[in-house]
Amino acid sequence: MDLRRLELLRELAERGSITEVARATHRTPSAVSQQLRILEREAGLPLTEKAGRGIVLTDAGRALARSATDVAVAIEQATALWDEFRNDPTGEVSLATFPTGGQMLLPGVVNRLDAVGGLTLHCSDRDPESDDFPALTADFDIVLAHTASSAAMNWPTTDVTAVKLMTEPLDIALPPGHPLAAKELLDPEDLIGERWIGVPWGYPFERTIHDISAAAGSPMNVVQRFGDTRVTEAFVAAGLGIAILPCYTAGGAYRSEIVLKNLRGVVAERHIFALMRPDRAERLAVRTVVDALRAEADAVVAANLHRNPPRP
Amino acid sequence: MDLRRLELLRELAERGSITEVARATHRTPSAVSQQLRILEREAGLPLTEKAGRGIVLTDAGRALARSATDVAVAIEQATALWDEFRNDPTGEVSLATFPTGGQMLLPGVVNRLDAVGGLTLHCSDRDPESDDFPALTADFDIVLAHTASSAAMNWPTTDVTAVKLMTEPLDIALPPGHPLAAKELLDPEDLIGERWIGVPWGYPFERTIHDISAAAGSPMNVVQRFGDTRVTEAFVAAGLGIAILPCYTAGGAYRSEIVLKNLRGVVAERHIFALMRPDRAERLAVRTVVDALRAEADAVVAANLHRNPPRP
DNA sequence: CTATTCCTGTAGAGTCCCTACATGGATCTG
DNA sequence: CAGATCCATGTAGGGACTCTACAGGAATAG
Repeated sequence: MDLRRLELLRELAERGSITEVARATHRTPSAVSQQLRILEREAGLPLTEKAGRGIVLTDAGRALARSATDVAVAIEQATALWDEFRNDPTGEVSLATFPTGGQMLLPGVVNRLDAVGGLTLHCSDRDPESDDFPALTADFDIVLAHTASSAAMNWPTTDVTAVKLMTEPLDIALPPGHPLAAKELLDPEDLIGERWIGVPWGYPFERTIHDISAAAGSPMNVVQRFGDTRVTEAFVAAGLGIAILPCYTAGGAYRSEIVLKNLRGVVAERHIFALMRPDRAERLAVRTVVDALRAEADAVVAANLHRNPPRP
Repeated sequence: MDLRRLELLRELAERGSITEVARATHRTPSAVSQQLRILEREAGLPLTEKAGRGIVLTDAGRALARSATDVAVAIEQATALWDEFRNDPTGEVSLATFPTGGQMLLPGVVNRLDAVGGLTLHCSDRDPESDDFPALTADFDIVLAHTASSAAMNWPTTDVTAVKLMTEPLDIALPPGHPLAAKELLDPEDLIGERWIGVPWGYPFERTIHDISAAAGSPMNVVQRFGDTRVTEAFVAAGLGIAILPCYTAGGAYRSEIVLKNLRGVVAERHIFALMRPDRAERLAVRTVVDALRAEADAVVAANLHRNPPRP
C-alpha cells in the first residue's frame, strides 16, 4: 500500500473535491482520480460515492483517511528526529493569524527566530469573519486563532493539534472623559444604557457582551459593529461609544485617547491558540516556531502584569 | 523522504549486512547499496561506516532505523483498519516455534483457524540451541519462545512485541518404579543423589535445576544432557535417571512409562510467549493467529487443571 | 599469494505516475 | 428547454525512478 495515495485520500477528506485536491497538490484532477481509484481497488471496498456532480467519502474512506494522519505523524516524527541529529531546524514555515494576534505576537516571534537563524517564517493574516480557521491548517503549518470559550477549545481536536499560547483579558474601552473612567473596576450594572461599539455576528467578543448583559439583567445597546479593532478604537476615542477590547493589543494609535478598565463579575477573556495539523506539528522547524510563539506570549503577559494583575 | 528506503535501513539494522538485506528483500546488493546511499544523502549525515569488509550503522543510523519501526507500525495499523472494514483477516502468517511449544499448541491453533477460514498459517520449528529467537522475528511474523525467568521477559522489548501465552509448570519425571513415585509432592531434598537427565547449557530448564540444588543445599548430578525431550523421556522411561519436564507436554509415546510429580519449595515453571516485530503485530491476520494461540493456551491450561492445580 | 566475501559503480530495461486531451453526467441560467 | 459550466473519469504518451546484470576495489581467510 502506497503512502502517497493515502495522503491523497486525506487531502480529499479535508478539501472535499478531487479538483481541490489536485489544485492543492499541484496535479491534474485526472492524476488524483486515477490514484484514488487504485487505492480503492487495493482496499477492496468503495471509499467514495457520487454526490451531485462531486463525490463524498464513505465511512470506510473517512476512517482510512484518519489513519493516514497517524502514518503522517510517525513519518514527521522520524523526519524531526534526523533534523535533531543535524541540530538544524531549517526550513520554511507558513503561518496564518487573526489580525490582533499577529500584531501582538509576530514581530517579537520573528525577532526571536532571526536570532536563531536558518529558518524562514512566512506570515499572513486572515479575516476571522470569512475564514474557517481550523480548516486553514490544510494550507498553513500554523494557524493562530482565538476563542472566548474558556473550556477546552472547540476545535475539532482529533484532526487538529491545538497549543495554548495565552489568555488575554478583555477590558472595557472608554473615552478619557467618560464618567466611568473615574472608577477603578467596572461592574456589569455600570454599563447599562451605554452605547456599544460591538463586533460582527459570530465574533468571539459577541459572547462576552452577551454575558455582560445577562449579568446586568438588561440588554446592551449595540449601535455599531466592526471587525477591525482600529475602527472600534477610533469610535471610542471619538466618544461615540464604549467597547470591549483585548487589553494587550488595545490602544495602538489611540493609546492616549482611550482608557481601559477591568471588568468584574463576568469572565471576560479570550484564549489564543496555535492550531496545526498533527503531522505538521511534529516538524522540528514548526516546533521551533511554536516555542517562540509561547515564549513571546509569556513575555507579553509578563510585560502587562502591572497593568492587569491576574483576576480571581 | 521515502518509506521503502527507511525500511531498508531498518532491515540493515536487524541483519547487519547489505548482502543479508538484499537476500531477505529479494534484491541485489547493488540495489540496496544505491538506495542507502540516496537515503544518506537525503539525511545529510553519515548513516553507516565501514567496518572490515562490511559496514555498521552509526548512532544516527540506528536512531533513524528505530523511528522506521514507528512508521511501519502506523502503516500496519492503517492496513489492519481497512482489513477490519472488510472483516477479512486474509493472508499468510509465518510462525516459528520451539519444539515442545509447537507440539502442545499448534495442532489446536490450526484447527481453530481452519474453522475461521481464509487464513493460512505456515509453521516451522527451530532449534533453541542454535537460534536466537528474538532475532527470528525478522524472518517470521510470530515466534514462539519460552523462558524460565518469571519476571518481565528478557526479550529486547523496544524492538520486539511480546504477548504472554501461558505459564507451564515444570514437573519431575520419574520412572514408574522409582521410590519417590509414591510421594504426592517432592521436596528439593528428595532429589539429592539422583541421576539427572539435564538439558544443554543455556537452556531455560538449566536454571531450574540450579535452583533445586540451591534449595537442597547440594549440587545435582547431571549425567546426560539432551535438547530434545523425547530423548530425555526415553532415558527416564528406561530408568536411567530423572528429569525436569514441562508438564503439559511431557509424556508423549512414554506417557505410561513416566510418572510426573509436582515439586514444592522451588519456582519451577516456564513462560511461553509469542514474539513479533511491532509492525507485524498490528496486522489483522497476525492478531487473529495470536488470539487463537492464547485461546488454545488457555484451553491447554484448563484441560490440565485437574492434574496440576495452581501452586501457591 | 590466491580465493572469498562484501560493498559500490555503471548502463540499460521495466514499471509507475503524471500531463494533455477528450468524454459523460449533473447543475445552473437565460 | 438549450447552452454554459463544473466535476469526475477515461486514454495515450512521456519522464522519472528503481531494479538487474556485470565489473571493479578493498579487506580477510587459508
